[in-house]
Amino acid sequence: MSAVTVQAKRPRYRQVAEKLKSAIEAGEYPVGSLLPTESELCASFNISRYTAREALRRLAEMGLVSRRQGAGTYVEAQVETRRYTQTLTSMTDLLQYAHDTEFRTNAVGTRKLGREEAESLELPQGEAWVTVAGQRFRPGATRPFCVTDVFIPRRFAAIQPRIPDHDVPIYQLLESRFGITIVRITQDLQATTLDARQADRLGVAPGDAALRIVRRYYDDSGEVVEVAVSLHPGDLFTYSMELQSDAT
Amino acid sequence: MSAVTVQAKRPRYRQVAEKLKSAIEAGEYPVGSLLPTESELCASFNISRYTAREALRRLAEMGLVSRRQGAGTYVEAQVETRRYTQTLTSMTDLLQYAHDTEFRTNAVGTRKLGREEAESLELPQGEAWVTVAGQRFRPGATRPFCVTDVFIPRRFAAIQPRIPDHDVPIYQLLESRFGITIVRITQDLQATTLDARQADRLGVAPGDAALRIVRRYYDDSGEVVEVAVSLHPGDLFTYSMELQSDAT
DNA sequence: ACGCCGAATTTGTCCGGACATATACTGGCT
DNA sequence: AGCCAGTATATGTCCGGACAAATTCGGCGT
Repeated sequence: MSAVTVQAKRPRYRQVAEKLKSAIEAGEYPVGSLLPTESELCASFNISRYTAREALRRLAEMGLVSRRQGAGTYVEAQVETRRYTQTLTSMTDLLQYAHDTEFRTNAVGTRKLGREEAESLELPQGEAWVTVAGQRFRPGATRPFCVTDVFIPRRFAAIQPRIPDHDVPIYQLLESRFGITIVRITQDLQATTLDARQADRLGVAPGDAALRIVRRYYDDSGEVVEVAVSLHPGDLFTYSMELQSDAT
Repeated sequence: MSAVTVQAKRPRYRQVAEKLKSAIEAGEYPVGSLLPTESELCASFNISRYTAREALRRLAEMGLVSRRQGAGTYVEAQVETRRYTQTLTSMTDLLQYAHDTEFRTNAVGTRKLGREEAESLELPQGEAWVTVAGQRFRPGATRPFCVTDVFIPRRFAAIQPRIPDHDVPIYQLLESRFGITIVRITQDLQATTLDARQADRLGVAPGDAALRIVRRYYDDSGEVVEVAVSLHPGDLFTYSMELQSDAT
């Protein structure tokens, strides 16, 4: 006789978690509603509070529920979204620059943005910004593989002296200098055709294709801390990323 | 008098976790070595096993240690790497296509790859691949914002009839039809100049800039399951991504 | 109608104990 | 020397209880 079900023996808290997950997926607990309390789960499943909590912890890790002390367990999603996460081990992973590239600062200053410039960056045009223009070289190369324009809010103007020949990304300078933490970064990648001025800075012919990357860095209050615009010649640069699905 | 340190009162298990974290960072427990056992921690910190386990759980979540039943707690890393993760809620986040775009299949077939083609995709050139060529349109648009070439290993040839007018990504077709799971995806983005044939398929002028995206999908055994090459006209397409730092 | 206060509720933290299961080690046998 | 079984050890699972802290909500007073 032994087991009625052939299922491999799983821990009790996993079984409970799976039952709850099924119930959520079946719509028994709609998104936004409250799951049974821990003591209710203890009673209905005949388990200890430890087991109930461990089951709920699993659901929370899956992103299906969130828990709030004093309030209860809220259903956050009906189905577990498979999440592919890009893990950036080193900061340079984001920028895709090797450590041994050389940055040459061409200009540092403060100025108000022109209308066209402000619009293309989706920034307020009235304000003054600290601006940095530079080129980045691979070791031994004669033409740059990247030209960059960086815009920093004026309240960080004190950073300017440390900009030339910085060897860490500027946003890290801001983090250490002003004690802020970048919690969110957005990147927009687009192919564009180079005009004469841009081509000259890159040392290529006008009309060539280039990859334009606009990066925006936000701190924990949601404020923009830095905007960086990079132009890469099409034949010299590839942006590679790797996404890993979260094993569950 | 009250508190000697002004620190906000943190749970005991957090304090223990921080002490252990500092010790790891200080090199007291090198990478690869074993952390004290739970009962040792209970004794030295004068805490219960629950508190010790909760502290170790935190360290494991940070990626600093891994735990193996019967063996112990291994140190995995000396410093916590700040991880910026890109979370893809919907699958279309990856492809950046709205749901209401229309895909037109131009050709489906099986053929061996030419040398040049194989090299640019870094695929073995001898083998035969199922190939799909198509265009993608935004609703109401007359010229496509994307042309795509897809390469699928021949063992999945049975998928071919379901390719035309598919409304989910091809890799999802493969997942459901063959019971595989995509666990890893790589993307390479590069700016390129369109030749005559490509420009014709996109309905733009030759020499225009375009964003070329090569996506590779891998299953859990590490095998390539699909390779997709997309070309987007520079003025019609922006690849946007958002990275969030893991709150700790 | 509005705000404040306290009670009830719910999750968070912490303890002690117990047994299960995976792993490592030791010693004896071949 | 090499294999195998037994034993010690470590983490995993599970229980019961207790108090703390956050939230909710009703009732009270103004």
